[in-house]
Amino acid sequence: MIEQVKGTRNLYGLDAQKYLYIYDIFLSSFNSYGYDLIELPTIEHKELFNKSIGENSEIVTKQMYEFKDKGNRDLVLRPEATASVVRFHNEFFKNESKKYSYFGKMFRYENPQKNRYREFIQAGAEIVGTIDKYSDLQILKTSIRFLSLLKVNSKLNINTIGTKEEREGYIRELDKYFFKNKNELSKESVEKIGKNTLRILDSNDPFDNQITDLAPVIYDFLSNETLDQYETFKKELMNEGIDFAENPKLVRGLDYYNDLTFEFIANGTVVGGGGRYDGLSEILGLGKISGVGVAFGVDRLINTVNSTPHKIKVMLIAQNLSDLNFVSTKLDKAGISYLLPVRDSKENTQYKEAIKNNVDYVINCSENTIKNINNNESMKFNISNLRKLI
RNA sequence: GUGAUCGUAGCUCAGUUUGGUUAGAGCGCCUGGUUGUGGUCCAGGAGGUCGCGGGUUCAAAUCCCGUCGGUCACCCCA
Repeated sequence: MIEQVKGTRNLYGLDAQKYLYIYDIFLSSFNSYGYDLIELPTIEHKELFNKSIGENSEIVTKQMYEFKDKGNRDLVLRPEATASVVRFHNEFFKNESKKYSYFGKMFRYENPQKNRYREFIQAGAEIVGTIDKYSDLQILKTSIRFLSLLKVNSKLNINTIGTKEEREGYIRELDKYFFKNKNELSKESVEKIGKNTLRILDSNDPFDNQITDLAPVIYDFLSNETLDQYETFKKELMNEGIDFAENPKLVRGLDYYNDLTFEFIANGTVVGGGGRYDGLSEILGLGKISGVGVAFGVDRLINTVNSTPHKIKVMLIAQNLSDLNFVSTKLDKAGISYLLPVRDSKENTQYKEAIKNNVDYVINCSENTIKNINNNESMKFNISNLRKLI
């Protein structure tokens, strides 16, 4: 037997219905509000992510699907899409400010578990160009609308990680502090000192947390300007009636963020996150262009949302194919959807198939009747009778 | 990258501890009949490289090793 590739997913049945439901609501939340949908390539130059996500991040060092193509190019299956959006924007709209949305497969080579797959779907939105705090607010407001249309109960966590320079000063102090306390830290956290220091802060280890709780707080290393902007932003959120929690230890995994970072948490898992990335374009050598964005884990949303699958209410049955075709053509013209038996089986088998498929009405094309399967009432078949029923 | 656990029919599983006839059950599926208050009932039938590959043995679904895949957790992250 040929098994499926590790960490991949077959979305079928209710999961497939949820996928469509989420995709629909995503389009109407973002694309319909000026975040133009962009279908980006799945393969990119490795360099794009080495530079943007950060050479030291685990995504780059361990988790990318890398290969050389026949032209000897170093390519990867994209592990995320923000860098691609910025690449696109710089190539075609360098001097403009634009909003984008995307919905597609991403790839990270890591061991699968609940809500974590090697091939996974992200839905995201970005505002790129000359932007300000209002852009940040827009992204959050639109995200919240999206999640509430999906009826996902989520909690918004926010933080600011300041400018690159401010953060570097903070990291230096943090390194000193963690080095001093390294005997109390888990070995995973000790390995991150000096390399990925910020991520020690969101360790789940309870002993680590005793140390991180007393660690220097980022706010003490930020300039008044940064802090003022952050306070103003928080006031705006409150004015908008947006419920949020502040989490000074929320740092995010990607190197390119600055100032605002945020996450949406539902049922204990992060279903979406994002932040401001004013440095990303420069890191890529593309000039100074700002951006803010959000990405949602569609697989995680699929595992969270409740949606009722599209129900097909009518099934046609008949003792011969010409009866079946005659009626199905009529329904096609009327724009009414229906099920057909999978093959030309005997009538009772078809009737059982209708019951199994959970339809409400069976049209017996040979008898010209509509039967309500729930109460067994029959009536003459014609389009206007059918329309009254469905 | 690390650890735990699982893999037998389309599905859910029994059988593995203690190796031993042609590997079973329920549901589903197919055929015929019955049933028009059509979902019932009756009879028959198809369907299994026991995840895969090695090894031990007279003999392996069962023991050993490896590998692939599922689930969950760590790491990491959406």
